[in-house]
Amino acid sequence: MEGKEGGRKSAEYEAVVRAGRDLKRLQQAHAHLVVTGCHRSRALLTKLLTLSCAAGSIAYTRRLFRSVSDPDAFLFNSLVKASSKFGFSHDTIHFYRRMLHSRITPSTYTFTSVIKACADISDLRLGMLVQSHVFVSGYVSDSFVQAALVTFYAKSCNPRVARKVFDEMPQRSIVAWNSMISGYEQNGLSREAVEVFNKMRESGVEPDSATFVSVLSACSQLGSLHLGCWLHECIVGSGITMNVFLATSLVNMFSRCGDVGKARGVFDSTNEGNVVLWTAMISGYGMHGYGVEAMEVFRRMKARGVVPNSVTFVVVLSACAHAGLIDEGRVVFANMKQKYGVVPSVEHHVCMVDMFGRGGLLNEAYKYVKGLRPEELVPAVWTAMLGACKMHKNFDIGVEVAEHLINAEPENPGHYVLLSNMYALAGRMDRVESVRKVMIRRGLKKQVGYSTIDVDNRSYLFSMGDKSHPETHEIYCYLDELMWKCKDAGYAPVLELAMHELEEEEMEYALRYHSEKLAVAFGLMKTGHGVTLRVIKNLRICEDCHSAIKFISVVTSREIIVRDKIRFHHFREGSCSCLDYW
DNA sequence: GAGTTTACCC
Repeated sequence: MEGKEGGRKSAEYEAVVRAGRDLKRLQQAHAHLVVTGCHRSRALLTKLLTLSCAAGSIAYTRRLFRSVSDPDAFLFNSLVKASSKFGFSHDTIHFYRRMLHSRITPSTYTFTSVIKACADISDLRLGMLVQSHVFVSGYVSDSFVQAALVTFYAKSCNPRVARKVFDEMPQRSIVAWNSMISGYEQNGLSREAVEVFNKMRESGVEPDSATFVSVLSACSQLGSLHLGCWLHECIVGSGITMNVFLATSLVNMFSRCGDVGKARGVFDSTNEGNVVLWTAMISGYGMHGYGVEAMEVFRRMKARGVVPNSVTFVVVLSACAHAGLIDEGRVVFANMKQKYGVVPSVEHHVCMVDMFGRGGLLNEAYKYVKGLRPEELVPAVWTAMLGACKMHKNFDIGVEVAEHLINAEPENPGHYVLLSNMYALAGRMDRVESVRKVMIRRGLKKQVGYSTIDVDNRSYLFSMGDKSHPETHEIYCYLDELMWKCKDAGYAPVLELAMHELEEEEMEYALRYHSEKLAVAFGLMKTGHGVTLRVIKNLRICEDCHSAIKFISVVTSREIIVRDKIRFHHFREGSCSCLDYW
């Protein structure tokens, strides 16, 4: 049959292939197959199925599949592969079940795709079930399946199990290495990601573009500019072609490591940029508070014909908020809806509230919040509103908002600290005490703050009152002396009353030895004059440290850059780039 | 006949 009709089938096949990923044309091609009587050809149906998946229509794929009378292994594998590749993970699992039900033995090709689908939906139980099928089928030592399992465990938040699978691989392909590195990075284990990257190079495996993308992400998390520069040199030296993924990762890394100028350098040297690259560059300027530059890149992007997406608007609005560009922000928000048809998401709302709040338009911010639908009142919206209340010392609204915040997310200890701060600022110390009791009753503890700083190509970590560093005594003495100089210059500690009540710790001690101050003191001790300090803090910088570091930048004539949880602070000659709005 | 990894966001 195949031989006899080969000629005609080949022509039909060509017609299907020509239809490509165009759903309408695929449907026409299918109709034509029905007319010519070829609609029972499994080869043709297989091709049609994969293409309709690629065209994004899982509904049509399902309909086609139902019309196949006796699907064979190849058809099933193609279906599983295509649905998994194009993100229809639940369908992949459904097709896999149908396959087993039809008594067709899965192959390594089946398993890689099904495991990827389980990874994409982080379904741990299902993935482990599939893994048991892998054991039974005897494909445990297949390197593709193993690499897929590494990704699967990493994506289901089990990086240690991923590592176990990885360690047990007799031979590791570059994809396996990449999966392990990205797995660590995606779980926030940046140091482990860099470690595996180094092991990979020691093993003589040449990193490729995907490797660098993941390790650059890890580096961004760490905020280590030194590591980032070294990686950049590695990339240039390796002769890897600079693709848009790599360029975006580099722009992001340089921005998040505090050198937005270098980010711009990479950006300018990249010829073909898509919306993601442009968005990364705008985001870089935004997080450093360079709103004018962010808007200029945004303008150029549109002039180039690159269409902004929802994320682009988040970063543009955020840049406006952090630079006090309220009128510009309003225009952007209006255009986003009207010209670009982007439906505002909660992230956009957060930016708008933040923008009004920082700009001093507290009532407008609150009006905006009240105009949101109940399901849009996520904790982030309340947090933004609360920040505005604190900044503008409106404690009545502040207390109200903080109570909403706790109702929205009762298990987050940070919210109680904010509420407690509000009560303290409003002078309601009885309430401060009761919040503290609630926290104790619910077993909630304040997140531990820590700061890191790179000195001589090594990263040092400090936490509040930390004495684990061998030079602790020297650092504390240096810091004490430094703070005296600051006091002479006019620095007065900003006491956070609520913290005092909450922590039951000796107030001045806690304040003076905050992690960011320790990191700055250490950096000043260990580096020469003129060297810019770069400190990374896991939480938001505290008000007292912010004030102290401004004075430190004066009395030591140093530039100090601090990245906190939400943005960068550039301290220079007694002022900060955030203009005290953060 | 075919598969596993990679970028922008409060």
